[in-house]
Amino acid sequence: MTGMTAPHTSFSPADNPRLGLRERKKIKTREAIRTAMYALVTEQGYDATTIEQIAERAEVSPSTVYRYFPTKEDIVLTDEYDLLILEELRARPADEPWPVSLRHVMHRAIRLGAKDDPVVSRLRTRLMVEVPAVRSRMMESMSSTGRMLRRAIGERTGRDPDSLEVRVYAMSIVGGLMETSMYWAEQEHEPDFNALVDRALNVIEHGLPPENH
Amino acid sequence: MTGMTAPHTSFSPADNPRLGLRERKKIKTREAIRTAMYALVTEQGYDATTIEQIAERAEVSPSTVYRYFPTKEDIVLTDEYDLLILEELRARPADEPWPVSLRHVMHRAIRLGAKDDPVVSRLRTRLMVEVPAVRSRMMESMSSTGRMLRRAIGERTGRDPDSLEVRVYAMSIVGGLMETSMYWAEQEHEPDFNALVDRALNVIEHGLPPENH
DNA sequence: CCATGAAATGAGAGTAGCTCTCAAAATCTA
DNA sequence: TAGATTTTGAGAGCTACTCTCATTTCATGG
Repeated sequence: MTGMTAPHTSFSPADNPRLGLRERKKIKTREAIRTAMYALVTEQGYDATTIEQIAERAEVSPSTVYRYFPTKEDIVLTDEYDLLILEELRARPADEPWPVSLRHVMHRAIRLGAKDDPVVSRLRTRLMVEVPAVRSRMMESMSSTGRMLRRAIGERTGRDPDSLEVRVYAMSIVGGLMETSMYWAEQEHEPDFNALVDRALNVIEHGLPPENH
Repeated sequence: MTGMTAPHTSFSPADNPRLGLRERKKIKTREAIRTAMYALVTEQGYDATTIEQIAERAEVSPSTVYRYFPTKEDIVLTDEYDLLILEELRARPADEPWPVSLRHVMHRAIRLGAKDDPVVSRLRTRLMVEVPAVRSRMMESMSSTGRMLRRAIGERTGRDPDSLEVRVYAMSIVGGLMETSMYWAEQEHEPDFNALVDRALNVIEHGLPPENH
């Protein structure tokens, strides 16, 4: 969620030899396509990169590319955070206040994301800011993140996850956090993301702080 | 903003005879294209409707359609609310508390939107919920609505509109209100939208209310 | 009222994302 | 090793969208 870099299935293909050859090959192909795309986008930019080129460099057919990814944007934008966050939220003690849980989980997710290749991370968030189609797809995923979050809130607080209140609450969190990652990307990833998220959650919890200047 | 139905340039072409013939024709063409699209979408659904069909029914060439609207989604989704809301916000007394202003302005916007053709309104919000491409485009416009809103907040509170805090605050409002209109559409537009917006703003201002059951 | 300039339109070609189908190739299972 | 199953490649096809250029339509000053 929030559009930060995702730790997309980082099995090395060599790992997990217990997986059948078929499965291992699939993982390898997925990675090959992604890698090809990242390289081409770095070289030529997003729009100038065609599926055909990606297929060629990944040594697969264009059909195969589409079999692995529904859209071009999805090749750069995979977010496995949602499930991860949901699990982590469930793992928090049930009596912990909700905002505290959320904070913990966000920090944890960031830590996991940081393990990822930082070059790819930055490329991805940059594309999010720069390429409308990518940002758009990202935002599209907000809806599903919102659904996930409201389910979590429902479980946690015993509220109806489909009530307007819970939905609005969840979506305002998602919106705020997404803005945070765009901010982070626009600042060239220079500030500490953890600190930004804390400030963002403060605003969401308590509204705008009194002016300081 | 918030994805509710927009009062898209509702001049009847006959109006404003002081406009040159050229201008009047342009307005007429715009309306013709929109009307054609609405009709076709109602008959066949969004995806089944092609630009060529729209052009044919509107009695213009496909090129012309693209000259008037950058994308197919934009034919159904025009949002002139942003500017309107910005103006209204500026018109509120400077010493009025921000949340109060926001509430007033939202209600006013809804009232204006209600003047629009309700059939078209409903069609539009339905498409927003049902057609991914439309929803996606809608969400894309959230970014610009967010920018507008943070500028307004900046003017109003003297804060830096580009600070993380203001940005997050603005975006959480936008996210919450967008969720509200999706909720409204999903409920078949049956609840009173004003009431929903009030509940949503309550949540955004004060967080989730204590449980009631 | 007409001639000249400017703007809007139409026709058409072209690109690329995405879908679908079907046959060939690769992997799994017995 | 044979047969069943899955994955892949090739290719045709659709449509959104872009660009170019000739033609038509409107505006305006004489």
